[in-house]
This record gives sequence, structure tokens and C-alpha cells, in this order.
Amino acid sequence: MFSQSEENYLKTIFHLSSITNVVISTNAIAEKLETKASSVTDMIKKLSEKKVIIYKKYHGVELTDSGKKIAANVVRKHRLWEVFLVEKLNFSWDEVHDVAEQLEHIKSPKLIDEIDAFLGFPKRDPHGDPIPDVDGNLQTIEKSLLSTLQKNEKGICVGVNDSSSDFLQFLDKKGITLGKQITVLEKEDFDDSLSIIIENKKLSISNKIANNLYIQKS
Amino acid sequence: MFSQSEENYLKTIFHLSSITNVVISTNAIAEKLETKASSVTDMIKKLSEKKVIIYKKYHGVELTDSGKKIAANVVRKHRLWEVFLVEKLNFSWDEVHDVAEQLEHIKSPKLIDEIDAFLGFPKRDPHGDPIPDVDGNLQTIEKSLLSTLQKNEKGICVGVNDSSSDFLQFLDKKGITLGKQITVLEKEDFDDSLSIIIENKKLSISNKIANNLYIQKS
DNA sequence: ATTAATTTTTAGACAAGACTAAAAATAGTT
DNA sequence: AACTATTTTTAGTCTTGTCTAAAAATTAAT
Repeated sequence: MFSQSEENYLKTIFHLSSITNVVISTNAIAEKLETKASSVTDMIKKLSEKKVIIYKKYHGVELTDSGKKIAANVVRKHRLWEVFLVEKLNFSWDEVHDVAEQLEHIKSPKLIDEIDAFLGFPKRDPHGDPIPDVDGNLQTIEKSLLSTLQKNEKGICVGVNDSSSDFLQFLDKKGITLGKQITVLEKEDFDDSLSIIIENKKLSISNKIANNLYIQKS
Repeated sequence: MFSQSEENYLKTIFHLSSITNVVISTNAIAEKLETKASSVTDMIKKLSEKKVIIYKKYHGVELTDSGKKIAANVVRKHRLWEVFLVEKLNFSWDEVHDVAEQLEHIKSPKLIDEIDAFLGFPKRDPHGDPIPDVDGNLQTIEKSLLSTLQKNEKGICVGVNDSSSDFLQFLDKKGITLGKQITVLEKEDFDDSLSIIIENKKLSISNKIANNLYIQKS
């Protein structure tokens, strides 16, 4: 059995692994968890003894298969709860994160399976992120950052890179939601800002925004 | 903000207070929480400093108004989650307790209000216990232990005193569920067992069972 | 009113998880 | 290759919540 704290470390390593594909450094974990490197060292020793990560002193960590499975299961719970909150309880996509951070640690296999069924076995959470299956497998889709599209390219908005409520509320205000089509009209050289069309409306989008929006090209 | 552990102590004192109506002893709390008296002393000192209980050394504790409110809120969450599990997620009434023990500590006012609305503002949990309102008020109903009924008295089954899954599964097996009418046919003197009628079926019920079933006389 | 039994509190220890400050190892630069 | 900067680990401390064993207070019984 793993404590909430242990689960959070595993989840963090899982997330970092999915984007960098190399061993994860102590500092990277500390930064993501907003804790100190020395605390991370303590914990990774413990997780290493429990055989859920591989740890070589001074050379970072990697999840073992069993560690990966545990982490994926926490992510699965997190994302299913997010769907539940949005679909059933009138939460908006910028309100779900903190509550899901708590709910993801509830221990009851039946509970999460029933939630899954109750929601009709959703494949993605409200931010477009895939929901791992019971075995921890994660299906990915072809997606590109909006900032990488060229003039006249278009696609469907399928996810966000930043799930902070500031960013999500900004998107709401601009009418940018998952599933809508976006076409790049113009790309400015001097600041990499974009002029886009979404639902027949023309919008100007800064590079920072475009760097946090995922598009499935079409 | 109160920790899970603090919330559990408050909840326990709340429950004990509702049945005994006097100050609660250290040992009573320890027994209910399956912990040691010395641990209880430590915790009640802390809760006393936080002004949620009144504590006189060697003379037990009592909840303050604010303590009562916090405890009632935990109970409210526990019972609403139980309703949710049974009504929406196919849990049976003997499976909900352990999960609700975890869910009751989730911190999000919006979450529990939405759950309440989603369930249609239920007034009782699956075991017949009342759900406190947002202000912590608990509505009680007139109920008697089945063991106190006399020959030929009858009433509706409205609750259980023991929520262990053993007992609840026993009731399921016998076809005894909340809302059904029960009539006392006979009461045996030598062992206080009862002969009852429920849904036209005659059943023999031991005193131990009758001591854990609540009836609303009619 | 003593004594005995029980309950409660104190004192000291421990595990989990975090922190600070300092030491050790690694990486980068010339 | 030596020096510096950075990263990581160690050592020691703290808080929360628990425990055991012993002391103190209360209650019960004669």
C-alpha cells in the first residue's frame, strides 16, 4: 500500500517521464512537487526500496513496471474524477484540478470502476488528456502545439499544455474550447503571435498562448 | 483547517455525544477509534487549544458549537457519499462504510453541495441515519429498538444500530430492509427472541438482532 | 476514611515526511 | 586537468500522530 505522498511522487515521475523520456533528476521532481531536493532524496530512497523506481545515486530515477502501473492508476483516477466533476456536478474545467488531487487518492477499486462505467468509459479528461485503462496503458493521439502550425494550416483544438485556472479561464473568455476548429491566418515574425479563426471569429493570440494549446491537424 | 485525524476525533465525540448526552470520557473515545487513551489525551489537548472542544483534565470532553458544526459537516459528507455510492454506483449498503470514511475528508464545499443537489437533497443515508444540513442541524425521528416493542405492536423498519457488513448482510438474507413493515407476533421470555411478520413472512429474530434494528411505531 | 481498582495523564520514544545547512559528487569551462 | 558552479546527498532537526510504561487522579469498596 502506498501513502498519498508516495503516490504523488510516483505520479510526478510518471508525468516527467512522459515528456522527457530520460531518467528524471531529483531537482526536476522537487520543482514539480514544490518541495526541497533533500526531501526528494529521502523519498526516492524509500520508493527504490519498495521496487517501484530504479535509483542510482546522483543519476536520477526511472519507474519500474510496477511503479508505472501504480502511477498510471493514480492518473486514471484523477482524470476520471475530473470528468465526473465536469459532466455530472457542474464544475468547469478550471475548477476540477484541486479536488481531483484529493479524490485520486481514494482507495477502492470498485469505486473507480463504477465511476468509469457511470461516465460511459470516457477516453479523455476535460483538458483533452487521455485516461489510462485499468492496466495503466495510455493511448496517445497525434497532436501539435498551435505555435508550431504554419500560415493557413488548421486543426481541431484537442488539449491544453497548461491546466492552470488562469489559462483555462482565459480560453473560456476567448471562446476557445476543446473540439473547435482553429485556422492560422497569419503568423507574425517579430513576436510569434498568431492571427487565427475560430468559429468564424478572428482572434489574435500571443505566442505564450499558442505554446499551451494542442491542435490535431486536419 | 483540520486534519483527517482531527476530523475523526471530532466525529467520534459527536457520535458518542448523540447517544450518551454527557461529557465523553477519554477511554470511550479511545475504544471507538481503536487507539490508546494516551493518544486521545494528546489529541484532545490539541483540539481544546483550537477551541472545538471543552476539556477539563480527568473529566472528559464536550464539543463547542464550532466543534459541533465541524463534526456535523464531516457526518454530512459521510452520509451523502453513502447515498451516492448506493444510488448511483451500485454499492450495497454493507459496502459503503469504508469508502465513505475516506471520502468524508475531501475538502471542497462546492463538491458536497453539488453531490447533495445531484442526489435530490436526500434526508437519510442508506442505513436510515439522518443527514445533517449545511449548518450542522440534525433532524431526528421518533424511533424505537425492535427489542422494545411489545406483542402485537408494529411499525416500519427505519434504521440500524449496527452498520457492520456482517449484520447488514444478515438482514439482506432475511429480507429485512428499510421501509418494510414489521409486526411482533410473539415475544419469548426466556431468551427475549421475537417472532415477527415481515411481508407476510414469519421470522424468528434473536434479541441481539432486535437490539440493532430501529422501528418507527405505527 | 483508607485502600484498591480503574481511568487518565505525563514522559519519553518512534515513524513518516518535511526542512536547513553542510558535505560530496557531478558537470561545465577554460 | 584544475577550478567553479550546480546538483545531489547527508546529517540533524521539526511536526504530526502514534505508542509504551510509569505516575497521578478519580472512583469504588470496604
